[in-house]
Amino acid sequence: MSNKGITPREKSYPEWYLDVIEKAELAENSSVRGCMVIKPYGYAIWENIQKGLDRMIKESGAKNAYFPIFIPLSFLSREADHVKGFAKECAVVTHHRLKETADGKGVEVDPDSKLEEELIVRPTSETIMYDTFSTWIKSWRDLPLRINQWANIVRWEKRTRPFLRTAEFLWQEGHTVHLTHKEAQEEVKRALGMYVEFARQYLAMETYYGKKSDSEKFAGAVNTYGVEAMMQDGKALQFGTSHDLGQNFAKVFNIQFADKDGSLKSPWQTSWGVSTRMIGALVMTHSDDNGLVLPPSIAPIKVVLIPIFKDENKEKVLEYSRSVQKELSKSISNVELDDRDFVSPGFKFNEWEKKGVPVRIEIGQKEMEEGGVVIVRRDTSEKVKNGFGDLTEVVEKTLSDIQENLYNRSKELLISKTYRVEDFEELKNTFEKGKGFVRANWCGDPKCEENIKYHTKATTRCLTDDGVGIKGKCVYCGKDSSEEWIFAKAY
RNA sequence: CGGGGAGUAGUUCAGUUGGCUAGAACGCUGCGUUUGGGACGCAGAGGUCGCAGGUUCAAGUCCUGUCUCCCCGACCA
Repeated sequence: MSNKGITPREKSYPEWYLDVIEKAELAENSSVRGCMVIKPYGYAIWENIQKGLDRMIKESGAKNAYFPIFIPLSFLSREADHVKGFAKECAVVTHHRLKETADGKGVEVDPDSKLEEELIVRPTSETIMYDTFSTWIKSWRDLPLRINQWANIVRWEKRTRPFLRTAEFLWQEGHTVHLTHKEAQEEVKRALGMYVEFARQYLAMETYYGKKSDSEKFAGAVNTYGVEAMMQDGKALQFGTSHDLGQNFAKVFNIQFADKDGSLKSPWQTSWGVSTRMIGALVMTHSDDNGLVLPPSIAPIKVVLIPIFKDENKEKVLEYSRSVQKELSKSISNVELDDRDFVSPGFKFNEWEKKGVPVRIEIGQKEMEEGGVVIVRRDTSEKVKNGFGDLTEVVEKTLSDIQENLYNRSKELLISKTYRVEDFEELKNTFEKGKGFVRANWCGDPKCEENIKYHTKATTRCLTDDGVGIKGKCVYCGKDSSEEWIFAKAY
């Protein structure tokens, strides 16, 4: 799989890439810096992701809510590490009014409308939510509290990249409050596991997941856990995080509850989220040179019917195609019939391939006469002839085969490009030769981590559960270590 | 904020040492022929050459200023 032009580093994107999502370019030479327009087809993918994930989130007992997009500046500065982490990438609202310019040709900010306290556009919602939580939580009976929010957030990154790091993005952020640290820690793991399962079942992706190093952890958290996927070029893409916030935020936002014994205590908190970055992960994981390849469980269109006709048999072929569509639609959602008569079948094949539709069904004179159809799989390009009788069954089976095959491919890639290394020379060689993930012991000293990053551009991704307790020598300094970490170059 | 590059049609770009009415491909519109892997022919629409000054008989082309975008780094999901 050569996978040309799929990485966002490429100067020009393949045309199909932009069918899904495109850079926001507005009139008059201006652009909304680093922002994206998500086109209808891309948004339909996001909606499917939302649907699946939202169900899992609600199963955990969380309820959806919505908090303001604006956060008073003073809120952000309460948690020292948190403000340090986000201070450099905040959009700030300082005024609330415009006025006509002197020449009457436009508008400018009215200096008289300066806000008494600046508002920042949320880069994440911990502070604005937790301030409110402090009024909601009075007693041990109010816990645990589980709130989820689907929202847009803004991070003024120095450098943005389509899909993977946009200035504004959509996400889901879960925030929970618990009686004990143990319960919060369990919640952190549960959320992490939810993302891993979601990736497997819906995105058809296998991942590594586990604790992040101190240098990679969320600003304000005690511990951060992450889900790391491997792209086809061997680089890592973190697409979900789950944070153990300890009592850090509870203390500065005065969240306190009266425990059973009557004493006032600070609760323990978690937060976790995934973003539209997942769409990027999907694109980069499954696509090939012919375009997008979508797992059936999140594909906006699961099956597309392509009637092949000439003027003289157009109505007959269309009629037959409609009957097939009707039959399939009884048990399969989103079966599309492309009955356009102004583009050629070849054009249609190509177009739907670019969009990543999992199953294509071709129906022409031959199929009508033989009473069957031709089924073509997007993932393998395999063509199968099929009679009409058991069509639904065959298509359903094909869809689930595709889902499974894509997952297996992803898993094989992850395993085959993960290398165990013993020393620094080997680590350097591995990253120089081919990209991929490396498992290596690390002593936990941030200096070793930094040196490794400096020399190889690879960073620690996470400490998986099965990496704990593996004895060895630190890959950089050689000291004894009992933790095997995943290292990779990351997006 | 550093280092590169680029602004000409909807898009990607060409435009020589300044010189006639500013071009191509794709896309778009119309008509006809086509239609089993991105069809073809003919006709047509589409431009303040990023913006502002300057040099010149003459500027897309030269000079000055300015704005914007893209790529590479530092920062980050």
